Amino acid sequence: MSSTTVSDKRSAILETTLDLISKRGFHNTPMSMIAKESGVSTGIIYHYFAGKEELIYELYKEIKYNMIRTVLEGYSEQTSYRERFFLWWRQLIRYYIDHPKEAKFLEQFENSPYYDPQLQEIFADELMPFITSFFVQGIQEGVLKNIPLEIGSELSFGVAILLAKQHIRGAITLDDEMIDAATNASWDALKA
Amino acid sequence: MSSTTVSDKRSAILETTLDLISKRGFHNTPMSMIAKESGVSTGIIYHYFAGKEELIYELYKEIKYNMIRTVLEGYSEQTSYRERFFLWWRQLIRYYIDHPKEAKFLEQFENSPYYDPQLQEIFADELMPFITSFFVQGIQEGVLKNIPLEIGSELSFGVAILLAKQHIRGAITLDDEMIDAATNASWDALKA
DNA sequence: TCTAGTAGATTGAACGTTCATTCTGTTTTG
DNA sequence: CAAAACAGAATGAACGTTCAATCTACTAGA
Repeated sequence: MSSTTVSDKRSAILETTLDLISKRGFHNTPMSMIAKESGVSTGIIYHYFAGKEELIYELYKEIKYNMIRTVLEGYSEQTSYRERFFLWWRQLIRYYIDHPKEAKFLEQFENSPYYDPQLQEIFADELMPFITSFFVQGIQEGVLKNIPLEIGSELSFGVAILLAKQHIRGAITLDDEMIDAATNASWDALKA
Repeated sequence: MSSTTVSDKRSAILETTLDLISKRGFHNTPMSMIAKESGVSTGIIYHYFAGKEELIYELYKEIKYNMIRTVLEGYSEQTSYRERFFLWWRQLIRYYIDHPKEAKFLEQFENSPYYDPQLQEIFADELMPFITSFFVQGIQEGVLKNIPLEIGSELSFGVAILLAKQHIRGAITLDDEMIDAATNASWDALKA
């Protein structure tokens, strides 16, 4: 009875950690609270994770990989450049809106001491090649302005994330109409 | 000799706090460290500030007011709308680039539990009227797209701050040429 | 000018709490 | 029965805060 899989407790711990940290922040969620909320003992957390730092690090990796996978979903070289831009933009903003807890966690983590430059590179290597080739291709085709990649990236994906954050914060409500307006304006910034 | 003013220690404490927190983060800068680095005793901090929370809050207020004042400097209704946009953009990005410590502190603070919505409003009331009337005016004159204020704000000032952060992080180097390219692209996003 | 008085500034050791981590023992599983 | 999973009390370090004592500068009275 109650044949729990090996990873059951581990997943529960990770999930609870996401819940608590997204609500209360890093230094306001002690291990004891994670344990209680997960319905496990404090000791068992250290069976699955080397410590708090690694627990948070693991959670970050899981969320980040999942986000990248989701955003890249449905991407196809078949459609027009503009359509691909719109699709990507929408996928990104959708992920954040549909995953507010993950969004808050990512935001916190990436502005914390946990987030060393080395770690940053790992995920940059995961996503940047896509972004780079996407922009380079647009410039070569003459569809995009010839501006540095980093500027283009902030004007498109950067803005998408900013707006999603505002939405989560409750400052604005991003309905389809607003998303469309934003995407179009963002496209105007980049188009040649 | 060495006639210290009343506010000498207070200022020293605030300055040290900015130094340490911008480098090490909130929960990695104990009061004891602030005291040692400031050349004062731990006790005296509590003579000038009610506690760590208020110390950080005071520092935030000081920096934020100073930033708003700097950014609004030189603003004039005399010049053309486009020029005012460019000036504002440049002032904002300059502030962040010239004040990396303050930028890091603000970034951390505004993503922390210290930053309650109530506090957010105080400063929104300080800056938002300007931003609002600026955008409304542009839309009425037919110079700007008729898009929600919040979207326009992120596409302009939001992007400026994002780029400044990248600059501080060392990911890019914002020379005048790049700032110009970014400002122009940002303008294209907003212009009718 | 000297002295006693006083208010505020300053110190740093001590306190109490919180928290991550460890340890010891128990239960479950294969 | 051996090994892994698990519980929860115990540990010890870190940290924010307090407080009694000391120092400094200034005031007022003689």
